[in-house]
Amino acid sequence: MTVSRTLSFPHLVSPETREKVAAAVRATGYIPNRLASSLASNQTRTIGAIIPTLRNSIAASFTDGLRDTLRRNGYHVLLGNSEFEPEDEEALVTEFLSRRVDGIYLTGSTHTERTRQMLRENGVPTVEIASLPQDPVDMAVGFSNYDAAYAVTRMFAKQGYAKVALFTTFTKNNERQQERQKGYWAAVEEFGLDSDPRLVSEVAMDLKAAAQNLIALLERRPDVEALFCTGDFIAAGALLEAQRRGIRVPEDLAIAGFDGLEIADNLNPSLTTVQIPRHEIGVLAGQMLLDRINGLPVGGRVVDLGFEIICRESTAKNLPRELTFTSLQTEVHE
Amino acid sequence: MTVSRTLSFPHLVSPETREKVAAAVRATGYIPNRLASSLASNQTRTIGAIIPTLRNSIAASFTDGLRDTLRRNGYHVLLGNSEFEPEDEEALVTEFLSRRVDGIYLTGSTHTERTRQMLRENGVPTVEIASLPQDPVDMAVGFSNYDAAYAVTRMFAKQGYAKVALFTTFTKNNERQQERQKGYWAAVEEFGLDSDPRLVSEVAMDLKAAAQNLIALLERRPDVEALFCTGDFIAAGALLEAQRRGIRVPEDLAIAGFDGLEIADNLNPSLTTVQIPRHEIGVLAGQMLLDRINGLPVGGRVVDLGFEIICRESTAKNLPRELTFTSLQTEVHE
DNA sequence: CACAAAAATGGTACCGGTACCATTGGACAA
DNA sequence: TTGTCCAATGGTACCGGTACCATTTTTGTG
Repeated sequence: MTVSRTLSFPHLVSPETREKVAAAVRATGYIPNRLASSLASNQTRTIGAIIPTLRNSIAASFTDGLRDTLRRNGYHVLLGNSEFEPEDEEALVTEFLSRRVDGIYLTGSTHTERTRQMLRENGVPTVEIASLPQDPVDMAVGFSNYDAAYAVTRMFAKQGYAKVALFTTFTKNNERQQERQKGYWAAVEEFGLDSDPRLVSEVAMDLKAAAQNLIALLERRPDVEALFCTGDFIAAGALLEAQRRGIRVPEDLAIAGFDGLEIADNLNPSLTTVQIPRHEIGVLAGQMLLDRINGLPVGGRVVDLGFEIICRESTAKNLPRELTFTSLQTEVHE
Repeated sequence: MTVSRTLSFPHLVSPETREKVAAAVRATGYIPNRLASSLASNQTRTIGAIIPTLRNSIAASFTDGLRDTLRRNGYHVLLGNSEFEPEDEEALVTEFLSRRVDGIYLTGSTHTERTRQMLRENGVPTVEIASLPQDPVDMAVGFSNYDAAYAVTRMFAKQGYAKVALFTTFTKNNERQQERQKGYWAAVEEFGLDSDPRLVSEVAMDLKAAAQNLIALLERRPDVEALFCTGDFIAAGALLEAQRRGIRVPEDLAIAGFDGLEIADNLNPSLTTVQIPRHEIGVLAGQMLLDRINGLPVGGRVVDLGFEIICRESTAKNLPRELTFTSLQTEVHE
């Protein structure tokens, strides 16, 4: 009736009627039922976002940008975490689809075959972030994990380090970490670094695990010169353990991290890291989803937002700052 | 028709029919529409959760427990962040109510009057966490911020410190921080500590701000002996700045934090802090919501899950460990 | 074999909105 | 005065499920 119109298109209704409706709404404490509205109008103004975990703030800072963009446009975010399990992700996608979200945001590009199929058949706008998938489900915005890890390892090589260790977090179901490891190996090979597999290990994403791993590494290879951690928390854990053991950073052991978290800049010594444009990725992902929802032809697009190596004290050694290898680029692969 | 029944109550349907339906579902890629389902059945199996911010992982670790409990019972979480603005919170509550969530989870007990009114009139099960409100909207589970801050300050007093500074995060719209500040002042008064207001300041919740604040504090009061920060990030920032300036902790300046984050245990020196049972609070909050939803009479209940002071190196000084004042309690106020 | 009880299936009226069309009543121009 | 057009309002058929009752089929038992 007229009430619905008053609430949705007030300009089509006379001021008196508008006032009467407003009064009734106030009097009864009426709250429109968005379920009914969504059912009838076939749009929920909701985006389903799946991130691996909420336990660290890194995935969260991606979604922060997403949230900003969406809220500004009257959209909401339904958040789910997959705990790095593609099956859990699949269940969440099913759940989101059954709630008829208008768009889906996925972290990374490792999904089950059924997930990809469901998403494609359903035709719901989808964006994958933090990777540059060969075969995106729909759209993607991220950066090259391979290039970033390669660049850090290369930086170590150019600084004269020959024995560079690598700590990654679990690579299972995580193509970002896999790519970083590949980038490391590529640089190790290219620059003739020590390719002892005992220099490489997988660590849980927490400070304590990183500390213990450093101890183990030092037992295996006491002669290690540099350590690249594909996560700032890992790097922080290792750095703090080095501090406890009186290992001087970077004189005895250079350390670099990955992510560009706040803590990297505040540790002593401050931590060299790879800065990821997390907020920008979230914002752009949101914008791309909105564009697709509004019928703009942006499907199949993969956007590279680049990264930047920030050199700090933990890898200074005796090389000038000019040798920082930054690579912040914005590229669109159609 | 029979299809609906097959999907909801398969045991009421013959195996052949069940198989036929399953085949059709597979063939068409049918995904049930939960909007329609919720509209008709009047339940969404969704809890709306509002947290201040996702930027740090602390609120997230509360909701982790919530999520665990809910998922186990087939419920989902709709997450919103208020950025410490009661008006934003109100808008989110309205949004959640219009989506007919089955329950609402709020952080803290600072809400607009309209929020309280909406929630109460609507009668939706609601739980407030991290505080022990005098007048809960419905249910609450948390701990006494006042007691915890009082206990830490008392600990400093008993250890012989007379000049104890306080860094809180912004107290505006945040009764938790306000309570902690009150607890501090109460202990200052009771134990005759230096009550110079210049010992107290508000800091943004980040490492850099904390570092700068420490510098300012040392200029105002170079004779300060101990520093209590009502957040581990603040404490970490101060501790790292102290490290940079060659200030020995705890010999020159003792530092205590609040929250019991992972980083507290890994800094050098390790940080004394107040451990909050975050996960347990989330789990219990979820359980209470489920109980209310299922008609169990748990309304109006406020549960105190206590806290625990964990003494570490940053406040060791020359007092024995026995003087740690822990207070982990579980109390129910009807 | 007859009949009652139980199991399986089908029919229909909602849930609370939106979309779209129909109707009413002025205002204004010819 | 009459016709046209537009603003404002009202009516109705959905959206895709669930709840509940009615009907049909199967099973069990004396």
